[in-house]
Amino acid sequence: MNLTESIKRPSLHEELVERLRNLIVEDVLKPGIKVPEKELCDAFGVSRTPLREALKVLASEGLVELLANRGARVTRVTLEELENTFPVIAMLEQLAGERSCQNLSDAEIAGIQERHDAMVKAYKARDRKSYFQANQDIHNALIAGARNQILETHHRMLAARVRRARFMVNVSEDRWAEAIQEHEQMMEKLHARDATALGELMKSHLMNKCAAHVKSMVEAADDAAQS
Amino acid sequence: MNLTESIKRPSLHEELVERLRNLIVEDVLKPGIKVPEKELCDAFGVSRTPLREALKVLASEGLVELLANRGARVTRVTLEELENTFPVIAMLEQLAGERSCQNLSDAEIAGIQERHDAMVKAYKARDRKSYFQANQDIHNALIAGARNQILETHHRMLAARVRRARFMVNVSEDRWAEAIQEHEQMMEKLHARDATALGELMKSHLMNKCAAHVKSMVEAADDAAQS
DNA sequence: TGACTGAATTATGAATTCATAATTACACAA
DNA sequence: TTGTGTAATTATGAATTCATAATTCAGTCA
Repeated sequence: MNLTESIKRPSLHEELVERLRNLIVEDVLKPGIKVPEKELCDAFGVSRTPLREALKVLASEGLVELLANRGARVTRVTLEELENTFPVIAMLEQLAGERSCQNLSDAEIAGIQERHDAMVKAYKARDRKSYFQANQDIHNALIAGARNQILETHHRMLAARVRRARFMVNVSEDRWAEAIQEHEQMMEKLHARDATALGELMKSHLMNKCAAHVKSMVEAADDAAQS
Repeated sequence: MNLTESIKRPSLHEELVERLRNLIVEDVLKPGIKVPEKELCDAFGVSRTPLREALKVLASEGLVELLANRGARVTRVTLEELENTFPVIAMLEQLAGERSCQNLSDAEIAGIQERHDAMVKAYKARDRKSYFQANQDIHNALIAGARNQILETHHRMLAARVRRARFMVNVSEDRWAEAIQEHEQMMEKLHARDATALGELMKSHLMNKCAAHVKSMVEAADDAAQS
């Protein structure tokens, strides 16, 4: 038991980074909008100092951009950003897949299988919200299985940027079915503890997801141009 | 040409992040030492506000750790950190190698060859400083060749953490020769524009470097325990 | 002498203040 | 009406101030 943990009271700025990050990732703070410090201060009931510290950290993560003397704005999720971010995440997940095969206990794998079953169930019920949550749980568990704090931190930063894209895209029915297939294969290799195969699968799974997102965004842009 | 760039005057906290990061990476601010805000403020001639903002950012990059109500300290480079960081960098460099083969112009490749020749020359002269600089230039050029800002940013963050380790290790003569060999092969594949091969080579090059560092650190620890 | 207590000092977390850059509002001219 | 220039307002960057937690150090007592 870690005794220091129980006393730990996160500082204001840490708390703010956490909450602001969630607001951005959950699309409450919309991309492109200015983030007036005053409003946020009032909303959170803190002074500008810790809030600005938090904004600096979020800027270094790429969730907001700081314009000199003109405050912060939530960064837009651009096509270019998606095309750049997904391949990097794909490499990290490949590594995670390899290591997870070596590190995860049978019990942990059983837990992931459980989430996988829940995900398939949500897919059949077309319950996007539950599906998304289960999917995220699975990926996070496989990342955690690498037992690598650095990998985990950077994956979280990158995933946060990309996760926002789900509010912009309409993944096709076909791609959804395909993703389920890919996850089935991943579970197979995980049970077989085939590290190389799972790594490759996770990498290509992410690259396919990237292609689907890009396709969907391009189509959305075309539609917008047409109207 | 980007017109906004020319006007850009970095804010104090950006400047401070940059300078502090350099001080840490260059081992001027030694791992483990406390970093009293007052001293740094006096040294840089700024008030505590921008300095603390900079520390928050550096903490999110893992170069310093913030202890509640007890200030910041430069993080130690641990064996575990190296073993976690190198594989992640290796994955990023694999991706960079693949993409660089596709993206770099002949002129850019010629420029890298030039740095490579300089590196070999420095190796033969046993000029560690020049060798290190040329080596870093080559890796940075190959990362830049991926034309991926996300990849570049995360690579820079990870490389900063690991770069500090060079002050702790004494790489063996054998490993040094081996590293040169690996770089020769990399150049070969780069000229041939064999993306997959260069990616694999860069990945294994990094993993070998990791093994060498770990070996050296373990030996250093053993020596310390003996005396 | 050495360990403990508690006041004094110091350093940090956060709020406030100040200076300045950016934005807005508005008057006036074309 | 539209555009331009200037004053007023607002928001930000940075310094300063304030409150509190941590540390230091002196003094006491065993």
